[in-house]
Amino acid sequence: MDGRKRMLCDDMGMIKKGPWKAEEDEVLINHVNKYGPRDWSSIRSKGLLQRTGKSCRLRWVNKLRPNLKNGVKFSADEERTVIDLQAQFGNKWAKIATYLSGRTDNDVKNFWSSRQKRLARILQTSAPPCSSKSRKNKEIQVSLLDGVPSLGAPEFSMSTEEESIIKSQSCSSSYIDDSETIKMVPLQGLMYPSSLNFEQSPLQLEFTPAIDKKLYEQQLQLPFPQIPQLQPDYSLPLENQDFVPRIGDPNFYDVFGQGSGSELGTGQLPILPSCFGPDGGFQTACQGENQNNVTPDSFMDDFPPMDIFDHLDPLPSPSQW
DNA sequence: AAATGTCACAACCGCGTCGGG
DNA sequence: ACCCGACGCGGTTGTGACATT
Repeated sequence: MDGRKRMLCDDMGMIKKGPWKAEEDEVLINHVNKYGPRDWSSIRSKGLLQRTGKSCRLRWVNKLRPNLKNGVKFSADEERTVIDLQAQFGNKWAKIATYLSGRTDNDVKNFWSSRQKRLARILQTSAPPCSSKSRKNKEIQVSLLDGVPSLGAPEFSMSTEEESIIKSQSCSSSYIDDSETIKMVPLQGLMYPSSLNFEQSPLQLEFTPAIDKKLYEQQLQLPFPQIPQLQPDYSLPLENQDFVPRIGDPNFYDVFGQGSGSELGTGQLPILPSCFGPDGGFQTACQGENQNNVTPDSFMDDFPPMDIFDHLDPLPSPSQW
C-alpha cells in the first residue's frame, strides 16, 4: 500500500492521515498550551483538526513535545543504555524511553529495529550456503542470533523441521570457498569479542581499539570449534584483560569501530557482554558449568538466563534526573 | 549518472488497559 | 457487572535521504 495515499482524508469520516503540516502542528501546540497534553479526541470534536485523537497524541509525544532530541543520533551512552535496558526489560520501549531524556518510545524502537536489521544483515551475508536449503538456513541462523541479544525480546521459536535442519547441518561457523574467503563470523567472537582467548589463539591476535581489517578477517577465519573450546572460560589472563572493552567505558563501542562505518560500528555489538560486572570486569559466576563441547546448539542452551543481568547497576530512574 | 541498497524516521494499526457512566 | 471511549504501547509499514555499486 502506498502510505502517501493515506495522507488523503478518509473520504467519509474526514479523518486526515499522513504527514503533518506546520499549520496542523501549530494548532496542536496551541491546544496543548491551553489544555495540556490531554483531551486528544476533543481536538477533532472541536473541529480544530481532522486528525484522530490518537494521531494527535502521537504527534505531540513523538515530535512536538519540548526537549525532544529530534534528529540527534543516539550517543554511545544512549546506545549502551538501550542495550542494557532491552536486555533487562525486553521490548518495553516506553519504559526504556523513560531512562533516556529526550527520547521517545518510537525513537528507541526505531533505533533497536535498525540495529536488529543491521545485525541480521551482517550475519546473513556472512552465513555459509551449507546446502540447497541455504536460504532458509540463513534465516534460521539469523533469527537464532536475533534471539540472543534480545533475551527478553520475542521468544525464539523454531519448528521441529527447522530444528532438525540446524542440527543436521554440520557447518562450522567459518568456512572457505573459492571466491570469498570469509563467510561466517565466529559467533562467540562477534558477540563476545572479549571472549576470544588471545593467549590460546593460534593467531595470537592483538586486540586493538581500531580493529585492523586484515586482522579482523583473520579472526573470522577461526574455525568455529576453536572458539567454543576457548570461550567457556570467560576469564582472561590478567595481562589480556586489558584488551577487554569495558561496558562502562565510553569507548566501549568504539572498540568495534563505531563511527567508522564498519559493519561492527555503532552499537552493533549484538549483545550485552553478560559476563561484565558493573565495573566492566568479568563475573566469575559465568564460569563453571558447561565448559566443554560448546556447539551452536549448546551455545543457545548455555546462554545465560535473564537473571544474569541482575548484577547490572540499577540505572537512575527518570525521577532522579 | 543511474540503479540499487541501506538507514533513519514518521506515522498508522491493532490490541490491551483503565476509568467513568 | 457491563459497556464504551480514551489512552498507551508495541509492531509494522512506507518514504525520503544518503551511500554504494
